[in-house]
Amino acid sequence: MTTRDEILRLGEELMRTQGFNAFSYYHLADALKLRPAAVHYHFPTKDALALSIISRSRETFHAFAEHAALEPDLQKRLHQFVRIFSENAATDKICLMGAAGADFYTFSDETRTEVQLLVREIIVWLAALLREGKACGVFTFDGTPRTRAMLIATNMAASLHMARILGKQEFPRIADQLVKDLCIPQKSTAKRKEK
Amino acid sequence: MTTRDEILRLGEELMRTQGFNAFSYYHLADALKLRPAAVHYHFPTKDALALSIISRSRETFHAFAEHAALEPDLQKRLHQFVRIFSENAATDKICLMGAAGADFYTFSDETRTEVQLLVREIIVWLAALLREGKACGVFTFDGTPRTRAMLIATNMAASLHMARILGKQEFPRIADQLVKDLCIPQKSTAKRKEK
DNA sequence: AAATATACTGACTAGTTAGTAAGTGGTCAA
DNA sequence: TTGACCACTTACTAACTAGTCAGTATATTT
Repeated sequence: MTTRDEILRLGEELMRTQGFNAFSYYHLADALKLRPAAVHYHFPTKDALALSIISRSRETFHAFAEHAALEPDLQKRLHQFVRIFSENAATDKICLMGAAGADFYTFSDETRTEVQLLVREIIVWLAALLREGKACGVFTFDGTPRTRAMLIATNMAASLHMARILGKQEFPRIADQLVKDLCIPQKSTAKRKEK
Repeated sequence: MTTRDEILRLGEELMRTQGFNAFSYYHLADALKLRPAAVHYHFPTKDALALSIISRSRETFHAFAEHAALEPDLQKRLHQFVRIFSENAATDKICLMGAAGADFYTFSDETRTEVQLLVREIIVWLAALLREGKACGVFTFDGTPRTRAMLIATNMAASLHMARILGKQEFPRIADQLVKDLCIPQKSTAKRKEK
């Protein structure tokens, strides 16, 4: 792993645990056993760092989407999406939507646009999943797939806040109900459970 | 309005627009035409300020709850709750749950506990509304009232992030669908619309 | 009239912040 | 072997940070 990547990784972690304005170049440098100037070498300004963190997160999501496309079962695909958030809840992190949304007005226009792209891509992906799932009878919901995608995304994002504030046990409660609301029980192709 | 109240009001506004770690005592003092030491006179430490902001917000919510109790129509009561968030969306603010959730790990234990109390009170109030509404046939939902309250609260909180990132038009879309999901259409006591 | 409390200001400090500029050691290609 | 590039370090600055302390003007009480 290159120094640049380590800075991005740690920067994202700090952004999603303490907030973008709660850590400094010194914190990054110290944790990575570098001088602050080395961090400036890779990211001249803090906003450039924010931009790269968001952009890297977009790439991570693209990779997730590519991997998820291999899963033919749409309910399982939804579960893969939920699992991303569930992992964050376990480590007390909020998602980048939540973190960047809170710090939004401290970013440059360029960085805000990158945040917008990230969120749009997530919503578009989720809406497509919901549309397809509804068409083939695995999901049920009212309203447009896009609005439903917004409802689910907002549930997931703020559930991470709730998990921090009220306790980790809140996340699975919210996530399980969300999935129940959406999924039409499927006839198992495996042996049926005894009644 | 006393200086103390003005500091609290501005502090909360800055916390909910830029984040708690993005403003300083100097910013507060400058905007209120005071010296930073005057702010320290009212709130010795920044964490004490955070604590008072949250605590004041709890009182505001208690006042809301008291006022809302006068409304016998439970659907209207839900609308009153949603309207709080809709006003924030209009002014690009996130709610205190969202803001305090993001900055959570930069607060003292005492302040975190106050955040916890605020969120718990909101959830308890909302769960009671849902329970009552379900019992008298105006709301419909699966799962426990508390879990449903969590789903609604997370929708509301993160919708404010979405309104910032993707545009204000997102908020009413999300809120309207949320209300539609929940509310059983009531027979109007007024003259029925022509079909 | 004297003492006390309130709500500040002025002047300060020690530490932190993002950001710069000049230099250094290593690698690699021509 | 020279020169260019990379990934830094050292040394620095100017501005800002939370927080302190010793005053001071103005009421209010005794």
